[in-house]
Parts: sequence; structure tokens; C-alpha cells
Amino acid sequence: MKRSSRLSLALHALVHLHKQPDQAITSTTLATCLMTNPVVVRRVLGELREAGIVASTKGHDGGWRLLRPATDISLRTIYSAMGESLLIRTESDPGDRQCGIVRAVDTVMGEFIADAEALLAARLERVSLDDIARQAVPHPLPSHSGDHHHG
Amino acid sequence: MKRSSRLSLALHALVHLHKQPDQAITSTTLATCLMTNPVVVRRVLGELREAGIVASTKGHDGGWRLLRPATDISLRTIYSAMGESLLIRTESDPGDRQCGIVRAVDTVMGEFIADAEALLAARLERVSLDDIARQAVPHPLPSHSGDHHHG
DNA sequence: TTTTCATGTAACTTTATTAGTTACATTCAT
DNA sequence: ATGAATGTAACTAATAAAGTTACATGAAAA
Repeated sequence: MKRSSRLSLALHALVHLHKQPDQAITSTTLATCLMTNPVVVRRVLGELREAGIVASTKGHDGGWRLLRPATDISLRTIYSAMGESLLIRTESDPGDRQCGIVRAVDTVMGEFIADAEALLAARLERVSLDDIARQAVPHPLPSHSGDHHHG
Repeated sequence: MKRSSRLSLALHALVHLHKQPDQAITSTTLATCLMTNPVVVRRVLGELREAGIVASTKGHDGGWRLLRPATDISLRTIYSAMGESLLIRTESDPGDRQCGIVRAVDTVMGEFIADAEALLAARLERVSLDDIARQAVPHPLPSHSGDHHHG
């Protein structure tokens, strides 16, 4: 992974966990899937564990599991569980805020960012982990020699 | 300036131009106000010039001017004039996209980001440069020894 | 027309953030 | 006990953004 968001990374990991519910997956295995590093996986999933989305177990046959059905996990839940924001930061240095104009800009932008966060959260609420997982294997291709019925 | 957005920087500069409509302001003067560097000012205002928001003149008494009334300049106009996005980038490496899950995540996130950009733009449309300028000098303080008339 | 003051811009350096890495303590099943 | 996993601190590397330097260009004024 060169540069994407931690949210994307988390989603990728969660889809893997969702697709293999029967056994725990190790950070190392996930890291291979995500083309990244086990420590990065632990850092990201660690935040999701604190939110009760996943669980980790140490020792033999340890690893990560999904704790809830994918249909019940919205992207908003995941997003909220992680510290990060999808919006860039716009606050000025404390020093610069001696200028009245800087404070005015910061105020207006701050209100905007707060509104924007709410809008983004509402939009993320409408997508579940399951939505992504189903898209990953689009339609179990309608086979020609198949189980579809005519008439 | 340590770390804020280019949009904030642009707004700050534009408020200064708005407050001094009678003469052009040089990049160097603006840089002092913005606690930054003349070249950075030129880079940012250069984009706004291409959008017809400001004009620059070279040579003696040269500098920057606002071309339109502040009430007619929405934050969306300014935002659109600048290349930047307020949302962080979420696309994965081309290499990672061989994985179907990565593609699914990218697709969903891409749709989300597109929607989000539209939401942000609509929200920015509702704020004008003048709104910020007026907030910067809240109410011309009613002076005690003053020019206000009684009864 | 020469001087001066401004922008325009390329190239480089610095700084901040993020990911990646290494190392090792901890925990748990065997 | 041993082996396999997480937890985490500390460090390194890569990236992006701002800052800086240098100089060409253009316009007004002396």
C-alpha cells in the first residue's frame, strides 16, 4: 500500500474476515492480502476491536474475527471507530490566530467542516460491510448450464 | 503557516484584497499578513486569477486585486478554482487493484467520495467571501464617545 | 532607455505526516 | 516449556506540502 486511507485498509481487512467466518485470520495473513505489514494491520484492527467490531486472540490459532454480522456493520460505524477524518485539517496555527481575519476564516471553515462531517457520516451510514462484500463477488455468474428456470 | 489548507490561505488573502479595494496588494505584503511566503501567495492566487476571481499586474504599483464583489464570490467558486480537494484520497495502488476486494472497496469509496464532493460543494455555495469578511470585523463597535445619535 | 519593482516559474530544501520495519514483551494452546 | 500469535514502542523510509532561492519577464517611472 502506497497511499490510501486507513478506512479503505480496514474495509479490505473486514471483508476478508467476513468471507472466512469459521476461523481466525492472523495479522500476517491479512498483511499479505492487503499488501502491507502485520503491524499496520494490528494498528488498524486494534481500533476496531475497541469498538467491538472485531476480536483478537493471542497464541496458537489466534488472529482476528468479525464479531457482528456484516449487514449490521455500517461504514459509519467503522469510520467512527477509527480516529481518522476523511476531511483535511483546516485550522491555522495558534500564532496566526491573532489575526482577526484568520479567526474568521477558521470559524467559518470550522462550521463547514462540522457540517460536512455530519453529511459524510449520514452517507456512510447507508453502506454496510455486506454491501461491499457482495460487490466483491458481483453476481454468482448465471451459469449457462444452469439452475435458472425458463417460463 | 504550518499546516492548514490552501483554501483557508486563499480565503485569508481574498479578505485582505476585499478590505482594500482601492489599490493592488503585492504578494510580499500579503505574505506578511498570511505569515507565509510570496511564492506561496502567487501559487494560490495564480489559480484564482485563471478563474477570473482576481487579477495581477506586474511592475510599479503592481500586485493583486479582487475582480468581483465579495457578495458574488462563493466559497464554492473559490474551492473549484483551486485544484485541491477537502477530502482525502482513497484510491488504492494500481497493483493492489488486482484483488477483487480492493476493487470493490475502491468502487464503493469512489461513489461515496463523488457524492461527498457534491455535498461539500453545495454547502460551500451557501457561504460568500463577504460572509467571512463581515465576520472578521463583527460589528463596527458602537463607540461611546461617538457619532451615534440619540433619539 | 535605463532603473526599479512587481509577477511568473522552475528547481531545490525543509518539514510534517504516514506507512513500514524491527525488536521484544506478553499471552495462550499444546 | 515451547511455539505461535498479538501488543506496542521506537525507529526508518516514503510522500506530500510548504518554504526558499534564483532568475526571467513585464510594466511604470525617472
